[in-house]
Amino acid sequence: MTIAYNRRTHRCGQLRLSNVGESVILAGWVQKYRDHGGMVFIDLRDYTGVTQIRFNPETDPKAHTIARSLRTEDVIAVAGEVAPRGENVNPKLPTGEIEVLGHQCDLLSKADTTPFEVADHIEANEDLRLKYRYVDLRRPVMQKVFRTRHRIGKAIRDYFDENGFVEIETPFLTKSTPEGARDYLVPSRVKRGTFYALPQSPQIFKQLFMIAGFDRYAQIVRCFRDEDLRADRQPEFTQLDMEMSFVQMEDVMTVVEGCVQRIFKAALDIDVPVPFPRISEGEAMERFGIDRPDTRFGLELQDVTDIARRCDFRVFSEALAAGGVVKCIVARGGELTRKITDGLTEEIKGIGGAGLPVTKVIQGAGGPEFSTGIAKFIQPVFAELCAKVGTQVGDTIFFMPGRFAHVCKYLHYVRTRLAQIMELIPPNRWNLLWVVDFPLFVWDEEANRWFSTHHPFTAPKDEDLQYLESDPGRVRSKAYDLVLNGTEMAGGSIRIHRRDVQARVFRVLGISDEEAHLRFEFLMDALRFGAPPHGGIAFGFDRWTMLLTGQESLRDVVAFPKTQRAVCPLTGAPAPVGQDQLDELQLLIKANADG
RNA sequence: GGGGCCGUAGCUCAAUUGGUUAGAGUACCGGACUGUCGAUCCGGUGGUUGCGGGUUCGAAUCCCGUCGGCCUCGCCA
Repeated sequence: MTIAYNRRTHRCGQLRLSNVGESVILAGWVQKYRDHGGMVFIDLRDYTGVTQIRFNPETDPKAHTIARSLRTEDVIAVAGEVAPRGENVNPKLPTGEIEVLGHQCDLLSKADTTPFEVADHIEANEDLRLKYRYVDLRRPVMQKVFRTRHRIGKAIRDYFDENGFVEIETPFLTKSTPEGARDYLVPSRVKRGTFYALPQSPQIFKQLFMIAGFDRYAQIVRCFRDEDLRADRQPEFTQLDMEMSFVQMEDVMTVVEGCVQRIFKAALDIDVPVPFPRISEGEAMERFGIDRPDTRFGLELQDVTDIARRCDFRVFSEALAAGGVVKCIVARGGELTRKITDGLTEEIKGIGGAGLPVTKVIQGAGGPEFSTGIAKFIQPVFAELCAKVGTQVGDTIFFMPGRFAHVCKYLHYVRTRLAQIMELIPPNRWNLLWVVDFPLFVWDEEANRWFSTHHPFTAPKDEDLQYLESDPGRVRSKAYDLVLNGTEMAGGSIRIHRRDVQARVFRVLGISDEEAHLRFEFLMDALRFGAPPHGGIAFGFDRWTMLLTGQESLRDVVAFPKTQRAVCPLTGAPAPVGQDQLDELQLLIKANADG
């Protein structure tokens, strides 16, 4: 008679001393076997943990014979009795005080040698892990990640449900929109020469839900962007997308703060305080050089343009003459070696910078003075500079002259690297903050035109509406980004709900009335028929999961992710299709890349 | 598209810098062993050194090309 594996009495991580004497049925994977010739021990694993099974040749010879043949990752069912381990308790296992005396053992599925070990701390190549992802996902750490991911999703759905939000699905086969990322396209079979685009986000649809009177909408939804991949970027990713009617910025932010509290509770059982601090985009750039600052450590940027103006240092004066600024970062303490500062300089050059002027404050013969690097150029302004940036003996100062945007870029890099090198980032800190007052538009030198900082449907601040045509760069938006430890976790805005304002914004963006009509006719139409004021936000769901589970790559929180070349090593996608399929779609593949 | 790192046994790595038969751990196979839990002990199988070409008496090692992986810049409203 075979074991009724469909009638498991417990999971493998459940049994305790209190179960001693019970007859149990367990099933799972063979984690480890220890064959002593007589006694055989099997560690049986499922998603809950591991239980040791003991097979005794004297009392259960048949089961023992089967057990001897078992190897790693075989799938078995075991019927037996829970027994205390007595002297042989294993304190490393939650089930370590007991074992199951295996009276019967069924081999349900024999396993070949797996490409890598099913264990938390493996060092298998990632492409190998992805090719055999079903083996990789057996590892306890991966099980934990995806179960946490599930709990975060459930917490989000529960929260929004309790707050009157409705989840409605939006189409995946939709229309390409101008601006934004490159679209994934799907050819239409029925309508020759036309294409659907997979959505980069359900942005317009959720606005239409508001216009449709749903009042509050939230969806956990897949989005698609055909851009190059990174450790934190996948071509398909999941967003929590939400939208609310008759609200101002504060209303959306308050709802989001409540949601974030629930997420932290679900994932880490941590209570985060609300409301989150706010900072303007301008202040964030000035102090941190980035619009998503990591506030877990200091090393803030300081402006020394005025002092630099009085230095006889060509690098400074050239930058200033070109309308630039000079800012600096002070690294406290004397542990920064020449090797470190030279290394940083090289890294800055590696990301396009000209260099990284540096100096140190040391105790000289006649008191504190600058030493090494650009010391001789700035020694004349020693007193002013030290007073302004508050340096002490032992500090290292990194300077960056140039255009404001470049100074920000490079000093943000220096700041982040210094925090790593100097180990200034405290563990287990979750610094959440809102960044607000973004400019509505950014000027693109190359394209010689304005682009939306967020997207073209973001509402301008009421008081800045008057500058829309005359001085677009001055217009601030009703947008808000949520930042966690220097990573953008969510971004949203109050939307334009008036057709005339939307038309004016399109015009600033250089989207002609004709093109706006072509691309967004349905939105412009919808705005005609009674659009309530509305706004919302979108969360990077994968990114939240990644940070809250402590993973370093988005690939570790996506079940079947793509590699850097957007390939799935498991399925082999993307792959060529048959000529019949191409014919049906009336598509021709060019002979070569240049053709 | 640019820059960097990498590719050797199923897996993780080594190979004295161009030199004899490419090694180790682990996994796997066989044997021994009744309390292990990283079991232990003995023995064994296992290699197109990613692929292609070149230099050389001789290439895992040097050169060229190519494929693949990771990080990164550009890109990502």
